[in-house]
Amino acid sequence: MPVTINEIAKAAGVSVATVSRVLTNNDHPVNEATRQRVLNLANEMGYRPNMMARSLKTDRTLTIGIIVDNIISPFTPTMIRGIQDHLKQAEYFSVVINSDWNPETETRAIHDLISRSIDGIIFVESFLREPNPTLDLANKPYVFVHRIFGNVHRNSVGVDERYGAQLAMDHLIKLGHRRIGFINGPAGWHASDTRYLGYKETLAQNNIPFDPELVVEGDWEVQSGFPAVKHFLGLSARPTALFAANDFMALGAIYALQDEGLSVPGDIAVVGYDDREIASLSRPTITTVRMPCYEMGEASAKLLLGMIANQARSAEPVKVQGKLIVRESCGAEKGKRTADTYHSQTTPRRLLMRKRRPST
Amino acid sequence: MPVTINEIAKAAGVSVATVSRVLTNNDHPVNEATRQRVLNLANEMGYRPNMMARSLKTDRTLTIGIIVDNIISPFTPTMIRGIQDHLKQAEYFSVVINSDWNPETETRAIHDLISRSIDGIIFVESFLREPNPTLDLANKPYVFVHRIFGNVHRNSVGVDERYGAQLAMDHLIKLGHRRIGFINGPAGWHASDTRYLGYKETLAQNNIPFDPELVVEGDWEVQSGFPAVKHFLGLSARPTALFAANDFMALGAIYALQDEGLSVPGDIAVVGYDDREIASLSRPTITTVRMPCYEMGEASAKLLLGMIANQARSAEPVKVQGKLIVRESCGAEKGKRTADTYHSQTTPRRLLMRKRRPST
DNA sequence: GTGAAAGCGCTAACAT
DNA sequence: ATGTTAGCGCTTTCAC
Repeated sequence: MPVTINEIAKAAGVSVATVSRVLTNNDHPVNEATRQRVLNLANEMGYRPNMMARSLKTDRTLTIGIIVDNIISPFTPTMIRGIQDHLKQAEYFSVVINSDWNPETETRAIHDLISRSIDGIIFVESFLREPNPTLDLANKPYVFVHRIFGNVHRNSVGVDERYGAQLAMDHLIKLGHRRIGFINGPAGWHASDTRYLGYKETLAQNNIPFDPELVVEGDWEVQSGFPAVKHFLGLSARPTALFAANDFMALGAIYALQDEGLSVPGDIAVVGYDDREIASLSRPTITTVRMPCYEMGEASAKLLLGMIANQARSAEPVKVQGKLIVRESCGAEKGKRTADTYHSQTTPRRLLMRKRRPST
Repeated sequence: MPVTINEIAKAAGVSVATVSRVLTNNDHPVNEATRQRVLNLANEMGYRPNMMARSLKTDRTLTIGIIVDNIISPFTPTMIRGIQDHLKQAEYFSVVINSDWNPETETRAIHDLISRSIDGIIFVESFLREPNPTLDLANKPYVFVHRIFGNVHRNSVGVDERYGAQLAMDHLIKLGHRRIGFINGPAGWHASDTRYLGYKETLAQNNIPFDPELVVEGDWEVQSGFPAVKHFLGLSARPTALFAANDFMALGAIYALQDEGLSVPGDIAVVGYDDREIASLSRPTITTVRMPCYEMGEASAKLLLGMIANQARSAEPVKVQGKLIVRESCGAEKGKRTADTYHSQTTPRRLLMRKRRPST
C-alpha cells in the first residue's frame, strides 16, 4: 500500500539508486532536473520512507532509548521533555521505558533497545551508574542524567547542588539574615551533603560563623519540618531565617511556624529547594531554588547526540545550575504578589486550551 | 558484531528456517532435540533478534506511538504509565511524542510514526478528535483517551464525570449537608458541564431542591475560589458545604474561608476534584475525586492491543470511573489524620531509594 | 550523472 | 521435520 522508492523510480524513469540519492540528500552528484522530478513525484505520491528498511541497511534508527526510574516521578517528565525537545531538531525519536529502579528491568530494557537498533540510550535516575559492557560491546553510546547521585560517570549530566544552596543562602544573607537555620535531608544523600557544603561555604564567604546548632536533619518529607522548627524555636538565639533542603520540608516548617503564631516571612523567612508545584500554591508561596530538570534533559540529549555524531565513546561530564525563584516566603516585595502566586506550573497549556476550546 | 540466526544455524548444523521457527515459537513442528540445541546455542551466543529485519518482513514492530499533549501536563505521565504497564505484558514498546496541541505537529507525528511502521497509536488529550484518513489508509488502528472532551470517538476512552460528581455529592449529603455550593469550571467545557449534571442529579436523587444561587462559575484556577466564597458568604442562607469542580478552586475556596475566620471542615466542608498533589499537602488536606488517569491509560492500551490482535478497525468506547479520596476537608474522622496527610504521591519511590541508598 | 546489483537479518512460502 | 529461497525497502559499492 505505501509508496516505495521503487515506484517512484518507475514513475520518474530513473533507477532506485538515483531516487535514494535524492531522497537522502546523498553527496553523490545528481542532475538538478532529475532531482526536482524525483522530489516532486515523491511529494505527489505521498512517499514516506520505510525506516525499518533504512535502518536494516544503515544500522541507524534515529531513535534513542530513555530509561527512566518512573515516568510518574515528579522531576522525570520535565527531564524527558528537555531531552525530546533537543532530539526533535535532529529528527530523533525516543522510546521511554520505566525501570522502577530494578536492575533486572534495566538490563532487560537495554537488551530490548539494542534489539531495536536504537542509536543510544539516556539513563534518567538509573539504578545503573557504571559502564555497561552490553552497550559497550554493541557500540551504542549512552549517558546518565542524575539528580540523585550527581555526576556518576564521565558521560553524565548532574546538578550543581552547591551552587543552588549558595543561591538560596546568598539571597537570605542579602536580605540581612545572619542566623540561618538549615533543615537538611538525611546524611549520606548526595543532595544533602552537597547542599550542606553550599550552606557552609556561603556562611564562610560572608564571614558568618558556622553554628552546628543551626543545622538539623530531616527526611525530605513535610512532617520533618515540624521537629526542625521546634528545635530552632527552642534555641536561646533563634534563627531569623530557615533554609530547607527541599520544598516539602520548607512547607512543614512554614506550617509549624504558623502553628506557633509566627508569620512567614514577617517573623522568620523561609527558602526551599526544588521548586515543586506546591511552592507556588502554598500560603505564602515559597521562595526556592529551581531544579533545572528541563536543562538537564537538554544537556543529556546534546551529549548523546554529540557522541553519536562523532562516534565518540565518551564525553565531558556536564553540571547544570538551577536558579532562584523569589516568592512570598522571603524577598518578595511587601504586599505585592509574585507573578505566579497561586498559579500552577501548568498554566500555559490551560491557556492554550481555553483559546481553542470548542464552541459547543 | 551481533549474533544472527545465520551464525546460530551454522553452529547448530541446521538451516536458518529451523532456527527462525524455534526462536519465534512458530507452530511449524520442530524436533524437540533440535529445538533445545538451538535454544541453548542462542542463549550461549547471546543472540538478540534484530527487530528491524523482523519488522521489515512482518510489518509489525511491537511498538506503538503515544501522541500526548505535553508530557509535562499534570495528568499525562500517569496515563502514559498506565499505557506502558499494560503494553509490557504484550512485550510492546512505546514511542512518546509531544503534540503541544498543534495540529501540524500531530499530523507530522502520525506520518513519522507510520514511517517507523508502528503498530498503532494512542492519542492522549489530542487536538485531533476525528477519524484520521492517513492512519485509516495505512491500516493502523488508533484510539483516543480524553480527559478533556470525554469519549470523542468510537475508539476512545473517557471519564465518567457525572459519576465522579455524584461521588463527591453523595459524600457531602451523607455527612448531612443539604445546602451545597458548587464552584464549577467555565461553561462549555465537557468537564464543567458533566460535573454540573452530576451535581444536579445527586440533589434530585436526594430530594434536595436545586438552587441556582448555589452555583458559581470559576476558571479552574486557585484565584477563582475567592470570589466564589465571597458570593456564598453573602447569601442569606449560606451553604454548609462546597463542592469545587477541581482541587485548585477548592484550595482557593479554603484560603478564602480561612481569611474569613471560618474553619474547614468545622464551619464549612469542602470537596475538590482531580486529586492533584496539592490535595494531600494543603491544610486541611482535601477530600477529592481522583481522576483515574492510570486506569484510563490502561484501558486505552487494552483497547488498542485488542484492535491490533483482531485486525479490528473499531472498538467499543470505554468510560472509566474515578473514586472518592476522603481527607481532612470533610468526612475524615475528627482529630485523626488520614494516612497520606502531608505525603506526596511520590512517596513510594522515595522509600525505595532510601532502602537502596549507597552506604557512602 | 546514472544504473545494476548485492545484501542488511529475518520470515514464510514452497519444496523435500 | 528440515532445507531452499524469495523477498521486505532501502543504501551503497562498483561499473559505466
